[in-house]
Amino acid sequence: MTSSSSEYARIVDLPAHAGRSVRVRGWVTHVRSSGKVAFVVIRDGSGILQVVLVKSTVSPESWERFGTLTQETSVEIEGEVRLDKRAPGGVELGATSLEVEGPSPGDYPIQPKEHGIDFLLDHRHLWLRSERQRAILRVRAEIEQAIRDFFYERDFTLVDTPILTAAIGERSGLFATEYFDEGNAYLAQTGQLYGEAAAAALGKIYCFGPTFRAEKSKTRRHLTEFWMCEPEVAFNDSNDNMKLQEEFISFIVARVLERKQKELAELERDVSKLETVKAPFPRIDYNDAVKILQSKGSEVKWGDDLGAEDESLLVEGADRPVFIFNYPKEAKAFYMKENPADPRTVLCDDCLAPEGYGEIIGGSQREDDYDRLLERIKEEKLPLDAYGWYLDLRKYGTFVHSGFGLGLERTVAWICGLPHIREASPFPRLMNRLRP
RNA sequence: UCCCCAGUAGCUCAGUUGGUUAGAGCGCACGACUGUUAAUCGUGAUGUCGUAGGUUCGAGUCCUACCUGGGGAGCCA
Repeated sequence: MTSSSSEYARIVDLPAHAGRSVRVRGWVTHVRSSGKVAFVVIRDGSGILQVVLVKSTVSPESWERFGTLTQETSVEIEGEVRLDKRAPGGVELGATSLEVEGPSPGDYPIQPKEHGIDFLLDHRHLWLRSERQRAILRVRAEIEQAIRDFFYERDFTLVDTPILTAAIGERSGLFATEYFDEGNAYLAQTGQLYGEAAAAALGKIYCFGPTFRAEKSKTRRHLTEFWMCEPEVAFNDSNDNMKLQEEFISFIVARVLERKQKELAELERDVSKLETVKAPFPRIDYNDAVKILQSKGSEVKWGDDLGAEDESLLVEGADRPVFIFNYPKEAKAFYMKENPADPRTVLCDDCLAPEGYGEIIGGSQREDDYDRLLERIKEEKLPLDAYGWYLDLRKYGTFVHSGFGLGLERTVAWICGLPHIREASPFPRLMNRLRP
């Protein structure tokens, strides 16, 4: 430790300290030397700083320590803050002393060059330190904050739903674990059913937390663990639901554009593709979607669910997300409300992001008729005893209600323009990847 | 579960119709250089060619199986 009286400063704050002596702590990202002048680039989480060491103006010990610096050595450097056009960012530190906090052996795996994805995921704990990954994490955090602010401003109550559940929810794969004398517990695939219970208590609620799908999916859109935000609103019908969704997404995008320009630039995101994301979004009835697809040469028939390729065709050329609504009953979950105008379909919507990112929201009005819901549970051969409490919500003062689930990582991937969802999560869980 | 592709140095990759001693760049080590921007220049070290069989005088190269990974389908957010 140096015994100087200089104050510690974060790199981001350095312009305000111009002309003064400060101490900065961080990790070495880069070292360059030209004999008697050396450059050390360090990162402290707030920014990146070029430090200049001149042999004649630092102690021999400091100069010698410079020679030991390798990528990711953690250091404490004291020096004078200077505004200099030659420095990246316009500010640099003229070092007067350099101390090594924690050495790094010089075999740091992640170099300033291209790596394969497998290698990077194996080193995810270190990959996070690179500039691009830091930008993604900051945008993700901003999106999460925007989600909370959006609902807080609209007087929704945050309700945390359980992660350990009995078999309930959707049909796709479940992660099971033993649970005392109760048989198997399953990791939650959705908080929605609990959200419906809470909506009858609080009117407007949302849950936001991790959710789990044991599907053996190997695509750029799937994780086995992901975060989902699920609002549920009493007395909202399907149209109200879509209106809430388009306002929600527009709010999130506007917030990121307002506060995370630097990160979007680092990610080389074409922000003109985000600036057009404003409510209202186009709405395409499923019947029309099938006709459009057939006219574009798709083999799709009425009654089929829409595949990834179909979704891309429908969103082709759109400058904002697109709703496809009222799908055939067979293609959707048991809890969705039958469409009174066409009982072959249910009142629901998928919100498809542009630029090929696909479904970021699935939403629906919920079946509020006790008998019809019971019938649907039986049709799907779901364990009736697990759904008794869910039917109670229709037994005691049933109510029109609707809600949706927004996939956080898919939203992050779209807004950041990422080629694969795994970069949208700090430690992504895939079917063949549980570590780091 | 199905379809396609790939495994060669720490990393990214090249390696001809099968041919004798296995290649480059980056990184790393040592050296030179007083303003570098992924600095530059010189010198040097580094390999179970995914695994196991097979064909052949000879296999990184051809064949079979397996393993691992990537992309896609399905499922969905």
